[in-house]
Amino acid sequence: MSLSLEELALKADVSKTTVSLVLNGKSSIYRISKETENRILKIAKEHNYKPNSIARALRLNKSLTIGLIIPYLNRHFGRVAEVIEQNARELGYQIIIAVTQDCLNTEHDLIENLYERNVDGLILATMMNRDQFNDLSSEIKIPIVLVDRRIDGDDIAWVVSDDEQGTHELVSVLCQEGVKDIYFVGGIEKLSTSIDRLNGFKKALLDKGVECNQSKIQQIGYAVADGYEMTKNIIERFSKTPEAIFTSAITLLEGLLQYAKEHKPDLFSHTRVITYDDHPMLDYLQPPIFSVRQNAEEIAKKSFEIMHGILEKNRSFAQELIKPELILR
Amino acid sequence: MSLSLEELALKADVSKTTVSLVLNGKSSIYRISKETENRILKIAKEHNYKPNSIARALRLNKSLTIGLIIPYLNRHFGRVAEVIEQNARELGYQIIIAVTQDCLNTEHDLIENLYERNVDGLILATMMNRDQFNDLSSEIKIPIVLVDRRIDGDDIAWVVSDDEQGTHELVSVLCQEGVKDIYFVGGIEKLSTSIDRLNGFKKALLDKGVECNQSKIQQIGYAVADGYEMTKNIIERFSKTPEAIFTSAITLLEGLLQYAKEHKPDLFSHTRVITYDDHPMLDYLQPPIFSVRQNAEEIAKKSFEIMHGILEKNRSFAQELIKPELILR
DNA sequence: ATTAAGGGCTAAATCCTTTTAGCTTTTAAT
DNA sequence: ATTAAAAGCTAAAAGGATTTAGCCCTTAAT
Repeated sequence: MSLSLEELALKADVSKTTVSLVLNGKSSIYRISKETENRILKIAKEHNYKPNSIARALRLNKSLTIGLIIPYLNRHFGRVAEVIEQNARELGYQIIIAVTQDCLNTEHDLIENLYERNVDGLILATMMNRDQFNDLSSEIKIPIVLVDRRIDGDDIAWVVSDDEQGTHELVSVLCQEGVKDIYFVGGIEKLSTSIDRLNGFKKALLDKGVECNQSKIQQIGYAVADGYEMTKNIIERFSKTPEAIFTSAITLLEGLLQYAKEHKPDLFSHTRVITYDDHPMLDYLQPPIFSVRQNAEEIAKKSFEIMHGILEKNRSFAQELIKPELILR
Repeated sequence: MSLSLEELALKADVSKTTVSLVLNGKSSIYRISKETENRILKIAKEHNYKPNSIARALRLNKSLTIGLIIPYLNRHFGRVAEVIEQNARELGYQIIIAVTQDCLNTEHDLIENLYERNVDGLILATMMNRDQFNDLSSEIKIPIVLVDRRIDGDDIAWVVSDDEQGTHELVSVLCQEGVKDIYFVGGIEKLSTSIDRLNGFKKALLDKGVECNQSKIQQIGYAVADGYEMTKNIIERFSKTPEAIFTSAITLLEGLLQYAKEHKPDLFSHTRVITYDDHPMLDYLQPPIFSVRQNAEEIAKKSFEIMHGILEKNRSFAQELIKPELILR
């Protein structure tokens, strides 16, 4: 560990107050002479002085640390986390990461935990609903920015992909081609990602005057196994092979692929498959699977930007819908 | 933020020393009466007292925080990070994450940065060589556990996949089938992952008495673009289409696939492709690509275990080779 | 010669916990 | 009745930085 302020002060033959003032750029305010200032700066540099960040955090009640709570460190959230970390680092913040595995209780514990550990703010891919979020907000007196999953409300900061628009565009591509019999393989029902994607889906069908049959919509969860299960339901429950299936996440597509491989190798000869979320490997699957690529980088960038704005430029909350990109193969 | 010790003390009508002693389970050592103890515990509970972790860290010189420095938050490292975080959390530690993008300078800066921020230890997927690591070690007075990439030396703690063994087994599968003309698409030459995988590769060939031709070995880097480049070199430089190509990371396979798609659609009809690293999507590619799956969970678990052992059970360093799994499709 | 203003710096409090050394009171022993 | 031991608790220091209030000395002004 490097020297302390006090040790520097000793070497420079001044008080630690003076050292602190100089190093914090307050020399002129406190009329420290140029000579003293230079002497202190030189000694500090020679000894590569770095203030003890813990002591600083205690005194300033500011840890320069942001908590990032996400369900998994999968491809999407991994990328989001990576970019948040880079942006944060450039501005002097560190990221403490924690994964919930999409468990609400875990999420709660983690929020409390990070809060007690004095993070300055939380970036959160939440499972909470409005009420749960309100309860939380009254307890937690640090800024929260939701990422990837939003909660309705004018006073909540969030950055999410434009799930409705993205799904609408993607599904419309098939609708344009005259496909009408499309199944929705969905995730966790109450999350905004599910709600918005389902809305986009329905809207695309309605545009073509097709009423969306409730029986074609399934929402179990976002796990690979859930995708397998829903695909199984669709294939086994209906005698007619579906014209098309939309999986609302890449994990669900994985589940579908797994089911198809095991039980329905000819699925793709009858059925078009499209998916939310992109993956480079999709380029090499036969037949090509159309997808919607979320802009993880932009989501990450904006969410830290908002957090930073709240913490340091006392801006208030903000909300951002990030446009995803259609990938037609 | 919750109450402070002092406020609790006021409410309990004792000194803050007493409160601290009681809450730290030292009542009997300091002969605090049962009555006082219970009173304090009750009040603490009522007010949901949580000690200020920053003040604690300052006093104890222990932040209960581990720095995790990795090149990317891709599938592999994302999973490693996720499992490390879960293991750490169970034992009261937090993970501060930082990504280097495989840049040595960034790695250095990050190490310094986290060290100054008083992490208790570092888990590190490093690009350093022995000398650089030694220089670092003399500066940095906290335990370091290397993950995924090792550095030779008896006194360095690391946990890595058994890259040599994994590659040896995988390549041997092709060798058993009589394939002799195998190309090596490698990563960053000086990293242990590259060295060990190349050794495994050579060994598999030698087992069959095939001398490994240096011209069949390429090592540019681990990026997708590098895989593309090396594949291009192999295809374009030699008149004969290779019997087989081994890519030593999933990103390199991606690069290969990309090149094949663009310039050599019939690659797979002449050439067997095998790869280090597994990916679920490989199940759905035609033809099947054999792979070696690293046990990210075990790597993560062991690396935190070693760190924890050093920090709390004053064990010394340890080294672990984690067996990967062959996936033949 | 006295006062005011300005220059140059610092003591001490503060943030909150942990921990050492020790104080006071009671009880037991001689 | 005195001393020793035990019981029950606490003051104060330490950890390292920031910040407020203010001290002392010189110079300029009246």
